[in-house]
Amino acid sequence: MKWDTLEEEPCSVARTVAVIGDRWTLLILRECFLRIRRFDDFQASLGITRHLLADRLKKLVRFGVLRKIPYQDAPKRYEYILTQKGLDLYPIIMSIVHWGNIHMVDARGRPMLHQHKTCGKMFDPVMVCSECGEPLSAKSVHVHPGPGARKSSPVHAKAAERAKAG
Amino acid sequence: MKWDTLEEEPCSVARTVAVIGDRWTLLILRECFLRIRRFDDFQASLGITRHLLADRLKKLVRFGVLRKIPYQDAPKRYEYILTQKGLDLYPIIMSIVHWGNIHMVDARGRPMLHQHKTCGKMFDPVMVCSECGEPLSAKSVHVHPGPGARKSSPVHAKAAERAKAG
DNA sequence: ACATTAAGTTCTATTTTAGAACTGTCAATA
DNA sequence: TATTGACAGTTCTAAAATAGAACTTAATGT
Repeated sequence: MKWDTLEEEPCSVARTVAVIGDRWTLLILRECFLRIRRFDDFQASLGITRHLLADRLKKLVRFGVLRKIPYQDAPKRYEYILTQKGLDLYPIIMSIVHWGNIHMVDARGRPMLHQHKTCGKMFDPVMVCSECGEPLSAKSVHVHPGPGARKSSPVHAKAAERAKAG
Repeated sequence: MKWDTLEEEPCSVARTVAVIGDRWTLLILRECFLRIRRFDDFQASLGITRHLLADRLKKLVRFGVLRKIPYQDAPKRYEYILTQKGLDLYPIIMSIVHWGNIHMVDARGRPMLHQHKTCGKMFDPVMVCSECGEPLSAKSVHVHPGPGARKSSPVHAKAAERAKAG
C-alpha cells in the first residue's frame, strides 16, 4: 500500500485514515478540541518535535481540517483553528475518548468528564441510527456496496462463505 | 513522547491511540468488522507486509482487542476474532466511515452503504447524548477534569484565557 | 546592545516500515 | 515417493519516518 494514494482508495475508512490515521495527528486534534491553537502551545503540551508538528499542521491545513488565521501582523503570526470539516471530526474523537474511558482507565478513574450544555448533565456519547434512533452495534448492521464501490473482493467473498459454513 | 508509555497517559485519547493509533491497525480493524479473520486474508486484502501484520495482530491480542481461536489442529491454525473490547470499537470505525462519506467521497459516491437490521433502513450513524438523546457537537460540550486527571496544564490555562480575551 | 517570544527549518542518529525471500507443518495430488 | 500448495509466520536489507537538538528570522521589550 502506498500512503500517498490512500486518500483515493474506494473506502471511506482508508480515506479518513489518510487524513487522521497517525498518532500525532490524533493527539494534535485532541488539542484543537481543547482550544489549543498556536504552534508553540501544541509543541509544549504534546512534546512533539517541532519538525513533525510543522509537517502535521501543514497536512491538516492541506486537507481542509484546519485553517490558518492571522492573529498578529508584525511579525506575521497565525493560529490554527478547526474548519467545519475539522469540527465534524468530533464524533471520532469522542468515540475514541469513550472507548478509552470504558476500556483503558486505571484505578483513579476517568481523566475527563463531559457535560452537555443543552441538558446540563454529565453524559457519555452514544452512537445511534439516524432513521430509528436505536443504539448501533456491529451485529445490527448490514453492509452493502455503494455506487463508489470497487469490484467485490474474492478474499471477502471467501471469508463470508466460511463464516456461513462454519 | 514515548509511545511505549502512551497507554499510561492521563488521557483517554492517548490511551486509545496507544492501541489503535496507526494506519495499519485501523485498516486491520476495518477488515475485522468485514469478517476477515485469517492471517493470509488480512495480508491479501490489505497488501500489508507479513512482518507488520504479525506485529500488529500480536499487539491487538495483547491489548485484548482480538483473540486467537484455533480452527484446525494439524497444523495448529488460529483465527483472529474481535473480543467484546474489540467490538466496542465499532463507534470509532463507524464515525471514521461517516466522516469519510461526508468529506472524502469522489464523484462516484459512497463506497459502502449501511442498513440497520433493526429498522430495515439505510442509515448514517449519529452521536447523541446518553442523557437527553440530542445530537452532540463540540460546542455543546463542557469538559471537566475527572478523578484521574493530571494537574491542570499551564498551556491549556493560557490558551483558555486567550480564547476568553480575544 | 541583548534577551525574549513565536514559528518555523535544518541537521544527524535512531527507529520503523517496505519488499522480498525463507521456514516449518501438514494435506492433497501426480 | 516426490511434489505442490495452503497457511502462518520469521528473517533479511534498503528505504522512509521520527526523535532530539540546534539554528534562523523577525519583531518587541529593557
